[in-house]
Amino acid sequence: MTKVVVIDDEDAICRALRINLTARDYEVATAPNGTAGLAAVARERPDVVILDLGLPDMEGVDVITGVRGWTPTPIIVLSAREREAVKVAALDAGADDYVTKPFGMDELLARLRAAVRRGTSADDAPTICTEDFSIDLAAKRVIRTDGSDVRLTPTEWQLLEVLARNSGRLITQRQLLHDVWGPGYDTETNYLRVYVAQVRRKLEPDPTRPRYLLTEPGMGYRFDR
Amino acid sequence: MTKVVVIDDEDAICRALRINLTARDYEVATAPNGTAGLAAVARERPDVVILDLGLPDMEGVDVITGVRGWTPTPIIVLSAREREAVKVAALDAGADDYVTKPFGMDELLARLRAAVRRGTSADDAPTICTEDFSIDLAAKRVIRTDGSDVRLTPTEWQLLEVLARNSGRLITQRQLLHDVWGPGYDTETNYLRVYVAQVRRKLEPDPTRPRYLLTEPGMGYRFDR
DNA sequence: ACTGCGCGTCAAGAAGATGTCAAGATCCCA
DNA sequence: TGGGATCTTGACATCTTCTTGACGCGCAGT
Repeated sequence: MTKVVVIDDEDAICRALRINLTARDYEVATAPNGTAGLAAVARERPDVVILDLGLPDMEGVDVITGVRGWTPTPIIVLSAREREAVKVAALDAGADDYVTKPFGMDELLARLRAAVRRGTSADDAPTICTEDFSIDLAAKRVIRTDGSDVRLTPTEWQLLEVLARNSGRLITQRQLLHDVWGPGYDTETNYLRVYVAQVRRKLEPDPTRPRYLLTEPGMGYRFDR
Repeated sequence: MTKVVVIDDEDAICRALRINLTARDYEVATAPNGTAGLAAVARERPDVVILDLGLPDMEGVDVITGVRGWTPTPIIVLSAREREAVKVAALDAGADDYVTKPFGMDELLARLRAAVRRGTSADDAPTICTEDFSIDLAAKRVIRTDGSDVRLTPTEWQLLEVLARNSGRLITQRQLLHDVWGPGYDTETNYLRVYVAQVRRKLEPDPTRPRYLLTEPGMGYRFDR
């Protein structure tokens, strides 16, 4: 299901969006200010962000850069301001679209669909196969070659997904922590050690001698099929 | 250089866009109708398309689907019509953005930049190949021509990366020490001796007679493929 | 030949990173 | 409100990498 985070301090708009989006089978989370918004994006990992400028606690542009520093998730900016300079600033900061209030709900929804389409179309390599198991990224499942399927906790899955999507490439610990746990966990390398071990125990034929989830000491990890 | 195809039957707009875009170092091609537009897109392979609805020969939506059936190139729709249904139809047909005339040139340019930015989610994957091995800078990996891959420690890798990125150029010891070990190590040339030797042992066919990591006595080192 | 210098080589201890385990804390669903 | 699953946290053993000093070699100047 497509997930949307709405960052807006006007309760009326939040509610209107929630109702409309939920009715169309989106999953919605709202946040009333920039701080909560950034936290919500980190927590929810939405497919798209709808951001009202003119929040009580932060500049809109700072929210945009805050999200962009972290993920390419599409951002649609809502604003009452018509001033061109504001639009330009928002778009150049990394926003994907800019809709002026008052807006038509149908148009917003269409722009939302366009943003989501772009965001997801780019990179789907749905299944990654190895000798011992195959990873179905779309279904979020791992199936061993003998047919049994592997039970992964959400965190374990995310970790595996990041590594598998970048199959062959070295991913630094920083980046893994960033992508799996979110910003602010950049140095908690012990999480990585614990979870890499858990995933290995579930996937590797011989967990003590990893064949797929390789450690590159001092640098990071690499998924090699 | 970024290439734009403008499909518009109004000569004034074509000219205005051509002037503004050319001045900003875009390469511009224009087409006065849908048929010529589709041909131009196929021929020019632009990074982004600007499409006016209300062309003389085709429905705007058909132009969009005509492009989309073929390439994910971003499409920005220009239109005088405010009707929401038209916007929705265009966006759902695959357009990426919709700008209503009259539009501000700065805003259009900002939206253009946003579209191009998304389109070219550039991942530079420079790989440097030699007869004996190839260095994949993106994956942080060195693979010997026989297929086996080379295990490098973080410091070894950094050293090799600096030299390989400046392939052919002489890098002074100072600079290497600075780039790999950081400021404050500018005179620890013994580190260099140790690590260059280690990398040679792992990469050179005959480590005693270096062919790739060359010493320039009294100056520094050079990577020569 | 001697000496000083820069470079290559080696190996051992120090420093740091990783693997492993298990016990609390927390979350989520019935 | 429980109970099970999941996530955090800390301690410790093990392994890798980094640092360091000693030594040999070749070359240029004396």
